[in-house]
Amino acid sequence: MSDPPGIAWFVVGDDAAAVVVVACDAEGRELSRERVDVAAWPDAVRRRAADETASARWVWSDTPRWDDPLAAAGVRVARCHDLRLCHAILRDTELIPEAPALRAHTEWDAAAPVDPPVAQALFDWDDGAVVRGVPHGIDDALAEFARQRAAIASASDAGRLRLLCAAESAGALIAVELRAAGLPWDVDAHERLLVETLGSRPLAGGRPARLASLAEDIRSALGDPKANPDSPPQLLRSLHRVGLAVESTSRWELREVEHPVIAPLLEYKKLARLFSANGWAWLGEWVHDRRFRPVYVPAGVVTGRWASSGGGALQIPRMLRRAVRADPGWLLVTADVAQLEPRVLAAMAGDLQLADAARGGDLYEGIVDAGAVGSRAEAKVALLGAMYGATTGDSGRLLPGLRRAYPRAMGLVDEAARTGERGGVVHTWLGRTSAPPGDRWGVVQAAAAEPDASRADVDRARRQGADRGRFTRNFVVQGTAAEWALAWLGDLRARLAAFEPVGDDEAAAASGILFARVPHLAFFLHDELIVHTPARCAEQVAQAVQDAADAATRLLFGGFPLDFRLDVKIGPTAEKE
DNA sequence: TGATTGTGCGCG
DNA sequence: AAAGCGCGCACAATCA
Repeated sequence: MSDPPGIAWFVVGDDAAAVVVVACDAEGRELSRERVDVAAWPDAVRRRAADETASARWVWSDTPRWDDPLAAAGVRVARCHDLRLCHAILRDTELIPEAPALRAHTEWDAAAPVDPPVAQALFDWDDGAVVRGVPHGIDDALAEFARQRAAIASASDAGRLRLLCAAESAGALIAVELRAAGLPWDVDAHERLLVETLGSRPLAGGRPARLASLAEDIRSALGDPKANPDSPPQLLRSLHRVGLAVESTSRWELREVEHPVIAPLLEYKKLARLFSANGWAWLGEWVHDRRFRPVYVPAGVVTGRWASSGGGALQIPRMLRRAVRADPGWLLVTADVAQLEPRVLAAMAGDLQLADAARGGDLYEGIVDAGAVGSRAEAKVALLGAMYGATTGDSGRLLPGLRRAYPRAMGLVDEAARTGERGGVVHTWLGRTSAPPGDRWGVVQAAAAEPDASRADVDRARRQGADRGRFTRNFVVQGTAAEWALAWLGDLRARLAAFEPVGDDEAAAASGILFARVPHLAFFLHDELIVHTPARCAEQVAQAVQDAADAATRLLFGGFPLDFRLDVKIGPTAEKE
């Protein structure tokens, strides 16, 4: 069937054993309705993606639930509206003065469903196998969508919330596609690295050769044949026995001590970490068919940053980057933003002096040139301290200089901290709002306000207030940086979609596999992304990455005179430096 | 025995 | 080198 003109939204949901697609105009009025078989869902989307209704936005309960089958079938939608993610934003935002009606609909409050990353489960539509938190029925979707549209319309700045919902939803699509594409992984290179650094692979349950010999060195240096470097309490006792006055076994404390055991112990800790976190077991569990496929969890962090689940995608050690390798004939375009959060702070605060410091490329050098601090290292620690709420040490000492030079930027984070200390909430540039303090917060503060409050009560309340102030201080910057990154990703996704598929491999084309012939996002981590691209497109992709960053900056901050500098590299691996 | 908590360290 | 934000994961210790 052909769709009537004027379609702005396709709202989808279940109805008995079928999927219902409801086409709506820009005001949300229903124009047409179609029922399709569950198995025909990807085809129903594919049909519409080809015609003029491709600009419409798909509205659905939860992106993985609807988009996983699309990704598997090689179908991509241009835009969506994720009701679950947008519900969370609109429910809490400060930009809507009256409590919106959707706050009563707690069935939409479900957290991101965390599925075991079992391939079959991803495509299982039976709720018996996959527990999804939110409702998926078509009537639920239509009703919630109406509530969300009303909520946005009632906002003090509807434009920002629309932008945030669009960016959040684009991120949800990208998260599904990142997993579908996977990060190209060179298993041989990884295994070579393991053997070079750890020694040969243990046969059964034991330590790799080099780790075992280091453990022996540690035991002999301690004169303790039973010392166990894997157990912090036991190790601490062993260290005490040889007269080392340390309070923990952490690296930073051990580094300060002089003793023959320290060198092998620090080396052991480093290698043991590689062995347990990214050793052979990790490789066997997480890398299949030359791809590492973590589960990305959009908005999984309170600030709106993404979290990940499985495989530790947020913590791939730098030394393993050489194992990230493009397919033959393909390249990786790796890009990260230089000093994203300080730049975001400058733009939010409208701090022209700080923006000026960023102009040369290295924002920290710019701060030195401005005379606010003496060295690049100082500039970095001072600025991080300002955004994290440091009070002591080098960072605390350098803050006054920073405050004098950049009163607007510092004023913004200081004000966010004061609001948090009072128990208030703060919001990001686009309106994502921090959750209010929990019940315990009020109890503790009230106890400290009593006339007969003890010293301990007062201290606890003050400490709690300070903790919360540091959280809200950082929330506004980290959360807005996450918004910039979403805008960057979303814009880039659209640019990559415009690339012509390369090659004429009919088998690849017919297989329907997403991304087999086009540049695609392969990794994302807060301020960094990797695109896997046919080699011949790499330069164009690098340009698209830069253009997307510029577009994101304009989208969020309009004409504010600040550019977000990228470090873009093209190569067969994702190694930095 | 299995579930929870704490430690340490990787990432931004 | 750890002060000061946000995470996930592995392992050992501890609790039930």
